[in-house]
Amino acid sequence: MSPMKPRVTTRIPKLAEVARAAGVSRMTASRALNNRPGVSRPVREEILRLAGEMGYSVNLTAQKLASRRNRILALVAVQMHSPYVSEVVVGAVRAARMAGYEMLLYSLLDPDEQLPATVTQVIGQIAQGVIALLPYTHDYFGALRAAGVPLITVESSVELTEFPTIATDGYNGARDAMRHLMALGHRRIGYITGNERMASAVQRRRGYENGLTERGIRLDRTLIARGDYTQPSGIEAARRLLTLRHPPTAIFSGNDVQALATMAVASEIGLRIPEDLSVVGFDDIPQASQVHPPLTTVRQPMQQMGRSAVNTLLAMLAGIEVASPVLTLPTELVVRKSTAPPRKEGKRRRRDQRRPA
Amino acid sequence: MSPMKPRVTTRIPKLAEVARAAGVSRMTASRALNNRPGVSRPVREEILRLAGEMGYSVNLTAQKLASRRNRILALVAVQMHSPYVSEVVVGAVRAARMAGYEMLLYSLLDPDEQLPATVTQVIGQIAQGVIALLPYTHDYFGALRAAGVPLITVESSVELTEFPTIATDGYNGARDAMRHLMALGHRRIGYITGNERMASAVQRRRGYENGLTERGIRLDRTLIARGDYTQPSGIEAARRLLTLRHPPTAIFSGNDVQALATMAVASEIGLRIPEDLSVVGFDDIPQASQVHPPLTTVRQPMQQMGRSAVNTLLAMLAGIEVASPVLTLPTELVVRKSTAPPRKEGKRRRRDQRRPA
DNA sequence: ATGAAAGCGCTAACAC
DNA sequence: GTGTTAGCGCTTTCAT
Repeated sequence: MSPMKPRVTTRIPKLAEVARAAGVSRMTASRALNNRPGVSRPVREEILRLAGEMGYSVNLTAQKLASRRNRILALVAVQMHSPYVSEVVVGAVRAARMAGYEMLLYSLLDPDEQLPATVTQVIGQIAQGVIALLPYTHDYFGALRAAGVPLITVESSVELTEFPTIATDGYNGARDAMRHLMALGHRRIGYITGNERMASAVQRRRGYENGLTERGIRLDRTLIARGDYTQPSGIEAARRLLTLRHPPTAIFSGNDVQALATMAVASEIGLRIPEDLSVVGFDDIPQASQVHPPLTTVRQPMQQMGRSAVNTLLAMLAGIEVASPVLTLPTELVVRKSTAPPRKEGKRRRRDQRRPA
Repeated sequence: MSPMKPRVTTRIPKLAEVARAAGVSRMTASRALNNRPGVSRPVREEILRLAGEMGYSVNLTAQKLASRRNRILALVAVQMHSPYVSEVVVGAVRAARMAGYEMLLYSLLDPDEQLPATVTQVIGQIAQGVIALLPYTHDYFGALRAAGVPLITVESSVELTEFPTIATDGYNGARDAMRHLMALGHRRIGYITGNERMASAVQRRRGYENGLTERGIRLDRTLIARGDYTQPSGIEAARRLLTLRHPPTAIFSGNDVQALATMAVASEIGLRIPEDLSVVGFDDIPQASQVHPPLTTVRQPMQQMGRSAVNTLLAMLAGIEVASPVLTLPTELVVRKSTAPPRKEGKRRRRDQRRPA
C-alpha cells in the first residue's frame, strides 16, 4: 500500500515546445496544427513535421476551455445494449468519425433511472453536442436543456418539438404490417406493445389499432399485451397471449426483440411458425434475418437514423438553421418466413414437445 | 440556412459569481463546493445554499485543466453491445457512480478496427483512467500506453502484465464444463472456440482440450469449430458440427451467445435439447436462463468484474499500489436443463420440422 | 503572414 | 479559516 511511483511515460510535449522547436510563436503553430489559414506553406509543413516527430497532440481540455470546441459528440441512451440502439450507435459513430468528430456514449442502465445531475453536467460539458435516445419522462430533457448544450433526439416524443428529432413513421409502418397479416387472412391478431413512454411505441400501437379498425375489425383488448421493448417483457406478454382460451392466429410485436421472444415461446409451447402462428416484428435488427424461420418485420433505417442525427447536429453546431424540427424517415415491410395464412379455426395442432420420460 | 440565433438558455454562473454573492474569495467557494476542509460550517453552508439557488455547477473542463481531476472514467470495448460486455459495463458504471465518478463509454464497432489515434487521445484526455476490454492485437495497448493514462484491462491477455487485469479462470471453468458432460456419459463433445485473439478464448479452449485428454479421450480436430464469440459465427460453427456424418452428442461453446445459436440451429435441424444434443455455454448472460430449455453454463461474475476493475482503477488513481497485477475471479458451473446423458449410439431421432405442404 | 497580450474557469501553493 | 498569486495549455483578438 505504498504510494505508487508515477509510471515514466513519454511525456506529450506542449504547443509551446513545438513552436519553439520550429522557431515560431505558439499562435503560428496553433494555426498550422489546426489547419487554419494564415501560415505560409513551408512554415506550415515544418511545424507539422516537427509535431509528428515530437509526438505532439493537442490537449483537448485546454483546447475546449479556450475555444469551446473539441470535436467530441455524445450519445445518451437507455438500453444502450439493445440491438436497436446498437445499430443507431453504429450509424452515428461512423458519421461522426467521417466528419472528424469522436462519439462518446453514455448508458442509462435502467429505463426508470433518473438522469443524475452529474450525468447531464458531464455529457453536456464534455461534448459539443448530444444525441438522446430517451423516453420522455423524468424530465430528462429539462435537465439536458438546462445544460444548454445543442441537442437532437432520435425517435423521441413528437410532441417534443423543442429539439430537432429524427424519427420513423411508426404509424404507417405498423399499419403496413397489419395489412400484410390481414391480407393473409388473419383476423385475430395479438399485439405486444413497446414501452409506451417512448413515442415510437404509442405510434405503433395506433398503427395496430387503426389497421384493424379500418378493416372493420373490432378491437379486442385481451389481445393487447403490455411489453416494454425488452426480451423478458416479450416472453411474458407472448405467454399470456398464447395461453388465452381463444388465442390469436398472429402476433404483431412493437419491436423485433419481443417478436423473437414470441417465436421462442411459441416453439416452447409446441406451436409451429408460421403454420400455427404468424409473427411480425418491428425494426429489422440483425437477428431478425438470422433466426429460423427468418422474421417478417417492419424495417427502420437504424444506421441512417444515427447518421442523420449526427449530420443534423453538426449542422446545428455550424450555425445552420435546421430545416424541419422533425425528420421522419420511411419504414419498409420486409416479408420473410414467419408469416403465412392462418389455419382453419379449430385445426390448430400442437407438437408434443417432450417425450414421455 | 440563415445563422441560428443561439438559444437563450439560463447561463450557468461561474465560481467567481457564487463567491461574490457569498462575500468570500473564489478559493473559499471552491473548497466549500468540493467538500474540502478549511471552511467554517456557516460559511460552507451559505455557499452551498447560494450555489444551489444560482444553479451553479462546476466547469469540468476548467477543473480538469487546473487540477487534472474530473471524476470521469472511460471504458473502451469492442462489441460493446454484446451481452457479456454489457454486463461488465453495468457493474462498472454502478461502481463508478457509487464512488462519485461517471463512466463514459467508447465502442469499437468492428473487432478488427484499429484504434484511431484520435480515440486514444480522446479517452485518455477526457478521463482520469480507463478500463479496456480489447483483444491484444493492433497494438491497442501500445497506443493507450502512449497516452499515459492509468489503465486496467478486463480479461485481456494474461501475458500482458504491463497493466493490471481482472480475469476469470477460463481454464478451470471450461474443464468443469467438460467434466460435467463426461460425467453424463458424453465422449464425442464438440467445441466452438471464441475469438482466439482474446486470452479468454485461448484459456477456455485449453480447458476443453485438457478436460478431454485427462479422461484419456483423444482430441478430434473435426469436432472443433472456429467461432469469434458472435452469434453469426456460432450459427455457422454449429451448422458445421451438427451436419457432420458422425456428429457430437454434446457441444460446448466458448461463450453463451454461440451456445444459444447452437440451440437455435439444433432446433432448426430437428434435434431436441437435451435429448438429442447437450449444450453448454460460458458466461451465464441473462438470456441463458431465459431460453427454453435454460442453458447449462459456466458463470462468470461479469458485473463483479466491472466493479473490481473500477475499484482497482480508483485505487491506482489514489496512488495505492495494486496488490497483484492480475486478479482472477472464480467461475461456477450452473447446471440447468440443456444437458443430459447422450442417447445410445444410433438411436438419434429427428422430429419432422415441417409438415408436408 | 506572424506575434503579443489577454483570457477561458478553475485550483495548487503558499501566504496570512 | 481565508485570501492572494500564479498558473493549467490553449486560443482569441488585435497588433504589426
